[in-house]
Amino acid sequence: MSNAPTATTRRREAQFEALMQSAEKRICENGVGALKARELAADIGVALGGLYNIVADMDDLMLRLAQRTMVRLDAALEAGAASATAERPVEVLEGIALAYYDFARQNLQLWRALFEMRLKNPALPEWNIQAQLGLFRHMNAPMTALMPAASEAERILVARTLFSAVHGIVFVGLEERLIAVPQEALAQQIRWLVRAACKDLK
Amino acid sequence: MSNAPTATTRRREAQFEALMQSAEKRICENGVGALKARELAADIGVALGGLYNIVADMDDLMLRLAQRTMVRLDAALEAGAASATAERPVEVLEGIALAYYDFARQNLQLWRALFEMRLKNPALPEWNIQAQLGLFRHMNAPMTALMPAASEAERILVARTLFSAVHGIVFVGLEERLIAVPQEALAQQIRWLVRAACKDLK
DNA sequence: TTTTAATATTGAACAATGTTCAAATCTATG
DNA sequence: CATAGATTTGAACATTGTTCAATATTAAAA
Repeated sequence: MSNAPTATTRRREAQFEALMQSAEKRICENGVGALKARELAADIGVALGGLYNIVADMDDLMLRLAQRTMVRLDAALEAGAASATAERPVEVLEGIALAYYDFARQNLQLWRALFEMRLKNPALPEWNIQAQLGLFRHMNAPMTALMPAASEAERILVARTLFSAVHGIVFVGLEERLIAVPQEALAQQIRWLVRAACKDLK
Repeated sequence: MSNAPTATTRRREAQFEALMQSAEKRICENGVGALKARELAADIGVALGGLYNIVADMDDLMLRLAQRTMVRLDAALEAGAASATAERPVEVLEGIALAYYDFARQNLQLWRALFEMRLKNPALPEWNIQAQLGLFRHMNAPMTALMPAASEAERILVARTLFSAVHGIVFVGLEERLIAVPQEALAQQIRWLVRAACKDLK
């Protein structure tokens, strides 16, 4: 059972990658609503029906795109966490929060797609849920440093609260349907909130 | 120019009200994605094309639904603000935040529709933007009490940040696609965040 | 009341979209 | 190189929102 990659499977992988890139390009240009089966098929030189050999359906396509985005987001958060020394956990959390903001800003449409995708079947596959929950991992160390006496459950709860709060500020702040808050002011507000929350933890 | 309401306009108003109620019922039962032109038309006993005499299109329908929801939300926030005396601005803000959470929980699908509606034309009409911004008005008094020395611009910025943070906690917390946080724990977290943020304002 | 011009309503037709599947084509193996 | 199996195709279908010419209704004028 050597399982050497046959020509067909290699092409299939190339098709998948091309599909992802084409989809990402279209999302970046026109938002997640701009994903059209026919256009994507044309982009990658495949018949309409051929899409369904590469992904199960549009839900599947969007979930896989979300997965890719989350992998990149995860790396961005990791870098953000590394921007401060572990001896200063508040600064680490600040770094994570600002990295989140920065990622959202620089990948606005892909980031929005994470929340805007409307799936026919609302139940998320396990691998997607795990990826979402995995994003919290960067907060483990600083949270433990900040709340040494707390139980793990409590730390997770607070981490989630903090992350959600920052997400809310970013989400509303980047909503261009409303009057926009200046970029630097937004970063300032995020820093303030993280610091204020952490101050209170002690 | 007495402008007595003619039979036609009275029926038109009744149709509009029936349409809104039918749409709200369907959203509550199956989410905003469950709004179908044909089903709504059937609900209110009108031909398919007749819908377009009552609302301009589906975007218009959803924006008007959002408007109704925001009016109710506004009342809920007002009541929440009134749950504490003005002498204790932090408690007033807490009351507003908890009222927001409560409204979202009790009107889950209608509240979600505010964010999930995907409009063909993403530009919001002025009356809708004004309604959104108007929701912040309940924070004016307590914010002024908490930041007497700050400029109005600064107060508005902080109010928005606080509101966004609370929104984020509620939004993520009610996302049933992930592991849910127990209701009481969520309320507790909201209270904590509001208090921590306010503590830092002094 | 009757007539009639304006108005409102209808529903068939259209356009855009995701999805399916029988037929055509291609691929890998004996 | 022949052929069984896998892959690809694209026409057909189902579901949507939207339009508009034809029909029916309403309200003003006679």
